[in-house]
Amino acid sequence: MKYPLVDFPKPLTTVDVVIFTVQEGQLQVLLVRRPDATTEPFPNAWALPGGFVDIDKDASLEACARRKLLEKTGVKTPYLEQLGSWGNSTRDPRGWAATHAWFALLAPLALSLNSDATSQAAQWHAIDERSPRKKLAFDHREILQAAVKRLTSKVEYTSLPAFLLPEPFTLPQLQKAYEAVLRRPLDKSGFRTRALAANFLDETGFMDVGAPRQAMGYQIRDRNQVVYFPRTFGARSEGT
Amino acid sequence: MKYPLVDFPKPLTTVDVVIFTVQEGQLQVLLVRRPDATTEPFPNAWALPGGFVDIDKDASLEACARRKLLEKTGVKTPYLEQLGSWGNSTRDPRGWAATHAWFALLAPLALSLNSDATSQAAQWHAIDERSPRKKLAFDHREILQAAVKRLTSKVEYTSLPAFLLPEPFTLPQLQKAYEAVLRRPLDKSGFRTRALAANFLDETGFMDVGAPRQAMGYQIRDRNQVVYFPRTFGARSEGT
DNA sequence: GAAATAGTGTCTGTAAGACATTATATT
DNA sequence: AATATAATGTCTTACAGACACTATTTC
Repeated sequence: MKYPLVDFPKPLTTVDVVIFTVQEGQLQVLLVRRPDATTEPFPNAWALPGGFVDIDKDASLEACARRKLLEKTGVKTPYLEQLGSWGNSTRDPRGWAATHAWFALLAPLALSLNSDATSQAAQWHAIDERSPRKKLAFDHREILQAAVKRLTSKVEYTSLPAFLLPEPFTLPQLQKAYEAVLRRPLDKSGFRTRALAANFLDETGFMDVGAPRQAMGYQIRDRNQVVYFPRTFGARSEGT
Repeated sequence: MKYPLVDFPKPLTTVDVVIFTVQEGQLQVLLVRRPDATTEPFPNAWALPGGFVDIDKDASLEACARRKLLEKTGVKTPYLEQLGSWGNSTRDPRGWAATHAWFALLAPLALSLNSDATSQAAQWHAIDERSPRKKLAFDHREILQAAVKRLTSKVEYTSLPAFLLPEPFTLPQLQKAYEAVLRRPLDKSGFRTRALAANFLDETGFMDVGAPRQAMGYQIRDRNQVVYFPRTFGARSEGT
């Protein structure tokens, strides 16, 4: 090695992923149970999926986040965005720790979640009121709140909720996804004009969704691109 | 200690700060020179101010960022926001490294920058075209680009540029700060209506700025709050 | 009073909000 | 035919863009 070893004490480095979906008209987040061992902090508590960065397995932080995601959900290419980092001397009893938090948007999973043997029990939890009721391990409650805030804020002016639905979906379904995240009803006419004008959907033909009348099915035109609307819903200036 | 020691290899953890100001009608960023020693990576190259997290000195990532900022500029309470993190096995020749990047907005500094003995030479660099010409150490060019993008994007619909000016300032001065960041002229009438309607400024009385006519001076009403405008300038939907 | 800068007024265009209406399917 | 849902139309409102205009100071 060309450079002298850096051998002073280093913080612990972890990655956590806030995984959202919409199911039964509600925004849901995936949580896992901490192992039930007294050698581990927060035994048995609910926590965000995540863990230490493995400098041998993980080429990058994003790769690490995708690995956690794949382990828990089996999904390879969801919407994935960096949320921020939380690091201080007190959040982990094992020492100075910094976590890199990401958030992911997924269509509801058909498969069973706890299928793989290596993973702890994973379960969807509805986001009620302004945050989940439960106490979470570490500072995960704060991270989850930040994720919900970021998501709600971006949903006001982006196409993000489309990533929460299985394709193809109808405009009424998409509107319900927006309403689930925003926790308020939207006007149908305005919503449709706006969604279609934004030009991020492709028609897939009429679908029968068990409704009295058939509706047009749509899919996302480019899953690598989020569309920004010219204005925010409600035009109530809000914080990011 | 209650828990078994975590003693597998850990990534290096650093913090970098992208410090912006507006001077001479241009957006500027503060860069430092890497030490001129072959035992250090990127000797003599320009880099963002930053360095290793010191788990004894720094209570948190933000505290670490503020420490770096204070060391380089002497400024204690600028606008400071988390930008994101960059971590992989290749960005630092010394090993797997993750940096937590922040960006700060400052009024131009009257004081000399390189005053303290412990710090390397620091210097303002204009941001030209879409990024600085110079090669920077590590992946700092990418981080700087992300910071510029984030700043420009937010300036379209927030009061951020007010933090780049010394108080009190006039509306024409504030408009020039917006124009410097956005690199395009704005309409005076629209700008004024919008800035005043956003209600984040307090009048401080008329000022003589060497212009033929006096102008009203303003200061930021609440330096802890950024105001979001109801629409974006230009209404051209842009990425974040 | 000429020049330069500060500040105002007016008209237009775009897109969202509210709400009424039409269209198509099932029972 | 009644009903539930999909889709469209109309009117209003909010606010930015363009551009012309007035006001105040220095020379």
